[in-house]
Amino acid sequence: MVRDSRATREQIIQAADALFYGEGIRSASMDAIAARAGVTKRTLYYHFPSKDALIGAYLTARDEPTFTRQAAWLDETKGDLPEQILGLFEKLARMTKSARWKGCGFLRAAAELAGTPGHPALKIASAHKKKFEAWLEGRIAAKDLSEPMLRARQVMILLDGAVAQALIHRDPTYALAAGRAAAALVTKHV
Amino acid sequence: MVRDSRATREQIIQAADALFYGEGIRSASMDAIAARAGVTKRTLYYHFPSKDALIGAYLTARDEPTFTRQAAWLDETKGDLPEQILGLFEKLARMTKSARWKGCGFLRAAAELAGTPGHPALKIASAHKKKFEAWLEGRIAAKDLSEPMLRARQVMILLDGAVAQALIHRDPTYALAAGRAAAALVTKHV
DNA sequence: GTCTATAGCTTGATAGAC
DNA sequence: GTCTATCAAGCTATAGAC
Repeated sequence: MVRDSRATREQIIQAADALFYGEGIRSASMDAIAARAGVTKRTLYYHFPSKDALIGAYLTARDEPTFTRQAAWLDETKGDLPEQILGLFEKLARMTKSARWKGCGFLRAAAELAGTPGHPALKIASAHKKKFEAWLEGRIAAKDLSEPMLRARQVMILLDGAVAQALIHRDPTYALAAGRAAAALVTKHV
Repeated sequence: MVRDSRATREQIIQAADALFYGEGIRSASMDAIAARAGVTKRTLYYHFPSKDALIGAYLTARDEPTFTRQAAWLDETKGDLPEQILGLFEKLARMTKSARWKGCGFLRAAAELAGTPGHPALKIASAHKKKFEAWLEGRIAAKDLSEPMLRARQVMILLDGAVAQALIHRDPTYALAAGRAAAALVTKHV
């Protein structure tokens, strides 16, 4: 029986996401991904020519949902921009408390693939971060703050720094400390 | 001929450092480490009972040199604390320009080992970061700034955030943007 | 497009001699 | 303490049937 190819592909990516994110890219084997997706390895390799290609597809699939979720974290917080930034980091703090949370998939991929500089997944990770940075810049520029590009970068640095520290220490209060610094960065000093 | 056991151990750790840091922990094999150290695998396993033990030894060996280097980056910069913090991040920015630079070994280890929560290497990474954070807190407290613990944390978040962004984008200017934010955090607002 | 089966290699770790 | 030799399991990727 010939199943819907798109559905199969989707199942594979979902399985890859669970294992790449949960165990790490190198630790997750193509065998395990195929088993979890409920297909054979032959089918897996029919849809993705190599593990590297699957890594790229994994991050590409993560791009939009991650962006949307984080943007919502800010937009759903009431108040002016500083309060919204605080809300963003508070929601990050809550997230880091979960045992299933294991940091940012893009950052962890970049960390794992640092040894292979040209890897396509690194470009996807970079583009993903740039996209959110540009979105932040828009929000900051709309408030007529000076140097919106610099401020957006600094907020991004605090965001990934908070993720990194939370991953290392398994302590959600780092995200709150980062939030306070980020909120100050987007506050108009009269 | 029986060589100096301590020297052999040192050679192994040096080889492990080059490969774990250069290629990643999972990517570096015990075979490759033994070959680079100029010993057989049997000798490697005589000194370290498992790969996990070697990973721990790798990070333990990195702790003190990394701490000392970063402390020197700050201490060797002339001026008051904000200028010194700027100097610290400027030296980080210079470092990230090297093709051999591949981020922070502790952060990358935490990213790779996020799938195995109890791993001893994670505790070593956490202790290393805490140590530098406490050292920074001392420097900040000496300047009679309020909330030195919070400020030290925020500087640490900016530091690791800058490293993360530099690793993802391969752009040294992120470290400079982080430095400006960090300097502002340790500036007395009169 | 999906299957069974397996090639060909690398992995972490060990046995036993000296 | 270091060697040679090797294990069993795991890995990415492929062959060929249907």
